[in-house]
This record gives sequence, structure tokens and C-alpha cells, in this order.
Amino acid sequence: MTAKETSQRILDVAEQLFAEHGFDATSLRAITKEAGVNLAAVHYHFGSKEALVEQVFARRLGPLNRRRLELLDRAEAEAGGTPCVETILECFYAPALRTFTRPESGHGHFMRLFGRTFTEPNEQMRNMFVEQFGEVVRRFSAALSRALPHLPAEHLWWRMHFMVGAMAHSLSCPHGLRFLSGGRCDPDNHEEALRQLIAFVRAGLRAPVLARQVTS
Amino acid sequence: MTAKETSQRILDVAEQLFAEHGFDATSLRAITKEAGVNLAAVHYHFGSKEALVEQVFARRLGPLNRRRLELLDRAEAEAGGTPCVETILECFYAPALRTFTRPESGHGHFMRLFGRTFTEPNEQMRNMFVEQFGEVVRRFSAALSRALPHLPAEHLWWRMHFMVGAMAHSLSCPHGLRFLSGGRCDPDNHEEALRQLIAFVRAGLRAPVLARQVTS
DNA sequence: TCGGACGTCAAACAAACGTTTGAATGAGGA
DNA sequence: TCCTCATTCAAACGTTTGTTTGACGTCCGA
Repeated sequence: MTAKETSQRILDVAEQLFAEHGFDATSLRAITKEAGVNLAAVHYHFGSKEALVEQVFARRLGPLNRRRLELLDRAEAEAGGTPCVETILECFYAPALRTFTRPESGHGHFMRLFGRTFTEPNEQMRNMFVEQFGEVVRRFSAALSRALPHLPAEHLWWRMHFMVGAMAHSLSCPHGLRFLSGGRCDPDNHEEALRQLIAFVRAGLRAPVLARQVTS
Repeated sequence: MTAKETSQRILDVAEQLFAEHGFDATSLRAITKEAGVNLAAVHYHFGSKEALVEQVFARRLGPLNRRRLELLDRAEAEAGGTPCVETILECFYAPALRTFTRPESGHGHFMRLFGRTFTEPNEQMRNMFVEQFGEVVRRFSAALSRALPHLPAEHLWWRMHFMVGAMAHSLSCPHGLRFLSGGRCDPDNHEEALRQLIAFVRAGLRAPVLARQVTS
């Protein structure tokens, strides 16, 4: 087994176990045992558990967000500058959801982990998010702002917040949908999830701005 | 210090630290030190760390969901059976968000914790959710179904899933909104959050049902 | 054939964890 | 006053954690 194979297997197994049990509840011993490598290999190849976590994310998030920007670039070129809301949503959601359909890629485990991580309050994660998502936030909020010219900026930010939340919840809480539907909806049908998500969020983004009540 | 005071303080501090760092990352030693009580007090009053976690939830979730059902009862009585979508949403969201505005209640920490817990895959949590939310899901999905008679059940379930997701994300990921808006939206303004959430989700629930493409 | 990277391995490290124990404390009733 | 019972306390239990160590094997260039 080469060194590349070893570190690759550690990353794959770590991704899966982190997704299933969380970071703190997953020990290096569980990872190395499942991967069939020596315990010390983690520190040899990555330096620490924290660094391993970072690597697990960096390996996936870079390509994911690059793909998002790529799709947005193309959509903007085709639309002559301002694609419609649903096209923008497709650019944002599809890279996260479509990759599910290729289970061999391992993206499935990662996306579940990814959904969980929005909530992780730890400092390290926070910084990585700012770094990895800065460009995506800038580009997509600009695109949505152009597609929704009548929507005040403050409202757009709130709605983008919900737009992210609906996706994160779908990724990280599939059992929630099973519970709600009594098992009659399949959260693993990601094409359906994408359709439903876009239909829902598109309408939410386009909702009329209500006159603000005077708070008593 | 009475026994009631001791277990109360343990619950309060546990709620806060769980919300900040997660269950696994919060040790009983950190809780008891912060609460100013002896380490063994947790096992004396609760039996185990797991039982403490359960108590933290039971203390809040019961009243929260009772309040939701109470509001829905009243709304249905006033509307003569079928309140509109936004009224139903208000019944569902307000008990979770409005309690924030009374910071002395400690609900704030709990709701952050609560948002996180949707994602926790642990068995114990899963069971509690089914028990605590069974009635709420039944009543609210029935009410929404009556308010949206043209929406197929399968679509309603997906949309309720997103409706929960938007809320959970708002509760658990306030830093997300700050990041998105560059600090210009205040996630702790819960009246505003409630308004924005209802405006967004109402439109999402009412979105037209798209003709399903034939998948190639 | 030698020698030095490189990677793997079992073993051990200190620290932190949840949990248990048995003595000490203090208020209330007989 | 004495006994009782609920509560608190410091100390220790055995595990598990992330991390480190030094020996061992293996491959490649000289």
C-alpha cells in the first residue's frame, strides 16, 4: 500500500465516520481501524486530528464551490448578464445535490457532514467557511440582487439565509423528511429534492415585501 | 443552596454549554465547575450524562409544543376551522422565536441547542423527537393541508421539510446571516426574523406545482 | 553492497472523560 | 439530645482520548 493510498483511505473513512457520528464522537482509533491502517499514520500524514478535519473539508469544498462559480459564469454568459432566479438557484444547489447521484464519488457522506457543519460553532470551521465561501457569497448575492431588483438588500440577505438553511437541512436531516411524510417521501431522491427545493425557494425569494408594522 | 436550586443550575449551565460546544465536547466537569456545584451532583440528581441531556430537552420542548398546539387551537376556533397559511406559520414559529425576546427565560440558549439537534444522528435524540413532535406534526400538517387544498400531499411534506429547515438554520446558525450580510442584518432581532421567515415560507408553501419533467 | 529516506508498526504517554465511593455535613422530627 | 435522611464533597476508579516514541522493514540511488 503506497503512502497516497493510506492517506486517501484515512480521508475517506474519516469523512464517513464524521458524517455518521460527528467530529468529537469519532476517535482516531475508530478511523484507523476501519481504514485498516496504523493509528500513528494519521499523525504521520496529517499532523493532528484537527488537521485531518481540515483536509476532509478542503478536499471537497474547493471543487464544489469552483463548480458553482463555473455554472454561474456560464449562466450569466448565456443570459447576457442576468439569469433568472431559478437558474441561479440551480447553479447554487445542483453541485451540492447532483453529486449524490454518483455514490461512488463519496460525496454523499461529505454532504451530510457538510450540512451538520453549518451549526458547528468551533473557530476553525468558522474561518474555513469565510475563506471557502467568500467568493460564492459575493457572486451569488450579486446575481440574485440583479435578478430581484425590487428587493431591498436587507431582505435579500435574510432570504439567502433561509435559502441556505433549507438546503443545509435537506442535506443533514433526511430522517426529518421521512418522519414528516411517514416514510412516503424519499429524501435520497436527489433529483426530486432539487426540483422541490428550487420550486420552494424561488417563490420565497420572490415573495412580496410586506409593509413593516410599527412595533408597539 | 437547596437541592432544587442545584439541579436547576446544572440544567441551566448544561443547556448553555451544550448550545455553545455540542454534547460530546461539553464535559460534566465543565458544567459543574461553571455551575459551582460538585461533580458528583450530576449523577446524584440525574443519574448519568445521557439522562441530563434528556432533561435539558424535556424541560423546554414540552411547554414549547404545548404552546404551539394552543395557538393553533385558538386560530382554528377563530377562523371557524381553517386559518390561512400565514396564521398557521405564526402559530408554529412564534413560540420558538418570540421566547428569545425574554432573555431572562434562558430559552435563547435552548433554541440554539435545539436547532443543532435536528442534525444529531444519535438514537436517543431521534426517539425523543418522534415522541415530542408527533402531535405537532399531525396537527400542523392537517391544518396546512386544509389551507392549501390544491397542494398534493407529497409536495406539502417536502415543503414542510424546508419550512422546518429554514427555522432550524435561523436558530442554530446566526453567524451565517451576519456573514451573508456583512454584519448588516441582526440575527438576534427575533421579531424581524419572524416577519422575514413567515414572508419567505408563506410564499414557498404557496408556490405553484410545476409539471414534472419526464426524467431521461 | 552500502546508506539514508520513507513509511509502518506496537507500545507507551499524559490528560480528560463518565462514573462510583464513602465519609462529612446539616436540617428536621422524635 | 440523638437519630435519620437527603445532600454535598474530595478522591479515586477504569476507560478512552489524542499524541509521541523508537524500532523495524523496504525501496532507491550511489
